[in-house]
Amino acid sequence: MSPQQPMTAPTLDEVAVAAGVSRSTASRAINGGEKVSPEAQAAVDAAVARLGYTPNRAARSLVTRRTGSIALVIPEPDGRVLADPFLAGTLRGMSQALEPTDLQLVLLIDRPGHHSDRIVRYLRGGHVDGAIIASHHAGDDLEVAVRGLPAVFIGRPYVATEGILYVDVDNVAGSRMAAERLVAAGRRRIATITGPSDMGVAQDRVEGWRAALTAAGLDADLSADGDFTLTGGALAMQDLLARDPEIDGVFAASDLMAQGAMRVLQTAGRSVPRDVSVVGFDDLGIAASTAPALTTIRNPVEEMVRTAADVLLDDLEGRGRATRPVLFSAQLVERASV
Amino acid sequence: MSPQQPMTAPTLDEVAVAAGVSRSTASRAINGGEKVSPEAQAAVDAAVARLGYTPNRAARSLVTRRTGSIALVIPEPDGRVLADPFLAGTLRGMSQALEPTDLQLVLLIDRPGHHSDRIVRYLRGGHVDGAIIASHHAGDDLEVAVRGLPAVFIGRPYVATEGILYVDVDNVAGSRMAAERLVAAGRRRIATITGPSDMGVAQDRVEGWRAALTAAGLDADLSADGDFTLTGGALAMQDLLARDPEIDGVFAASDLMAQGAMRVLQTAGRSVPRDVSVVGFDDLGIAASTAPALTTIRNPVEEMVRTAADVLLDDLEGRGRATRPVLFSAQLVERASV
DNA sequence: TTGTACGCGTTATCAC
DNA sequence: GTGATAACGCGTACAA
Repeated sequence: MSPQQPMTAPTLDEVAVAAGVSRSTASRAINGGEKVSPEAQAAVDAAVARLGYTPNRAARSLVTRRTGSIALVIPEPDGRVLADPFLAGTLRGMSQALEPTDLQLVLLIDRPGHHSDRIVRYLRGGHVDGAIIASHHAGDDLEVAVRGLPAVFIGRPYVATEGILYVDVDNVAGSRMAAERLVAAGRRRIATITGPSDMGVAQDRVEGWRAALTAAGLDADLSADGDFTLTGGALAMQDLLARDPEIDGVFAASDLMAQGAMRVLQTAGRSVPRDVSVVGFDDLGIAASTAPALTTIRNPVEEMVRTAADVLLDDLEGRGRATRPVLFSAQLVERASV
Repeated sequence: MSPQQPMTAPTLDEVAVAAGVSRSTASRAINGGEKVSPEAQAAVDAAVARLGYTPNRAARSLVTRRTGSIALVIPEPDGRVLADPFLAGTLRGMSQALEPTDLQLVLLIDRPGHHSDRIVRYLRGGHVDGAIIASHHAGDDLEVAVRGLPAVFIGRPYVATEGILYVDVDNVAGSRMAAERLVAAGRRRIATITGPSDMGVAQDRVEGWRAALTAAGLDADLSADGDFTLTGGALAMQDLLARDPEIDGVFAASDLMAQGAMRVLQTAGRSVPRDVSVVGFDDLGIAASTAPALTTIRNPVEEMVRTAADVLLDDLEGRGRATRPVLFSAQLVERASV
């Protein structure tokens, strides 16, 4: 007879019996092994391996008063643009960061029109030990929702509430580099296509663009909202072109929008980069695959997410709580669109 | 004094006291309300609302012997192509399907080189009530892992084990339509770029292509593996072109690969669709945005995922278990690449 | 219809 | 270093 897999999962008691120790000792041996003799430890380890024991999360949670799971709040990707590199990178980073832990990842996807009520309730309902907020807009109540809950934002929150933790790329410096690159290329009429104005990240990227232009003595009046989507970028480019056909440089606050803008430019008979130079933001894959390939600012999403997770874990484990935001430096990636 | 939020979440006992009933009555009123008087029900409802009571999942799981969460197993997206529309669509569909439930979504992302050991262990460890497997390859042990666990595959499993449930698009019919469209366009030398040969979906798409060509009296010898990635598609196209420069039609088993193939064709001086017609598979966003826009076969990912979730939920709720695969019909989307 | 009592599997407290 | 024992919050027979 081959060893049958029992229908019911092995319990701590069974492990204890198999190891010839008490349940308490078995428990201690399994959790860190403090105050347990080498022999007992070995016996328990063997029993665990032989029985294929896995702690019952529910029972453990009940007594530790921790859920053993942390939330990842992400925005609903735009309905038309299913392929969202930022989302994919975020998931991947979180998954990696949590792998050594036995923490579960609870995905909270924000559906449009729901005012994120559901998410706020969930967060406040004590269902998770902590949260990572991957993107948030003004007025979505997320800062409030995480009050009293260990949380880290990815991307600067819209309002700079005291004590809110976040990791971000240095958007101001990055977009300044982008605009400076356009200036250095001899461009004089430089527009920007922005993200949603109710997002801190989008604000910062406008600011950097404006600073560079002002410093170069250029007008910083050509700005249009592109919503971080492909079609949004295209629409914004059309608008800009109508406002000033003499545009010779464009900084788009995301590569997706830059891609949409380039298409509109090319359709309008402008060659990139001969007539118009374009710089994007993100470098999450599509920048390398556009025609021409896009000069852009690298956004280290996965590193940011892993860092956010580490900060959160430190807080959870009581290893001390970070007190200030973490900023990753931006980096210009030269390609063919300037 | 405004009502202070107590540090500790309200318990069922407190609800019962507040409602003036016993804890069992409160419990019944909350879970479905069988055998409970209207007055008691109203009192409990009021108390729940006033106290902001949320059942403790851990305690509930402990006694119901259900974890209250289901797993979504997805493959690691290719390192270079972070933007995977299939992944995004899958997540979105699952999230929607689970929203009315109080089930949690546990994301199991397959990291390359791990032989999915971790995932198999997790699945067998009794941590979830059921599982949806979004993609799987031959030899990843996932069919074994879900033995005895309610599970639904998205996309036909590599080996057709008896009793394994799955939902899929009719890949054979779809790819046959794709190839027939190329034949109808007058193409005579028609190649295919396939997905990984260890995936059932990829096999089926080759089969449909072959069937259409054979029926038309054409050779079905030009096939190259593209791995479902952009660069994979490009490499495969180079290979095909080297094997036969006279190629005038290409069916790629995914839009991403079709995009890569089109680039290679254009670089090689072939105009699409004047010299070579191209048909893709998926229509998940990128097909509409390539140049020229891609004629393709629609892959109803979100519908499939929602269906898979519904099938799984039916099983979990004991509402009867589906006994056979669900096939969605394929649909040709005409654009400009043929 | 309502209430009482028990057990789910684990960790934590305390004597030993 | 070890082992009883008491919670943790909930669902549910079973008795009333």
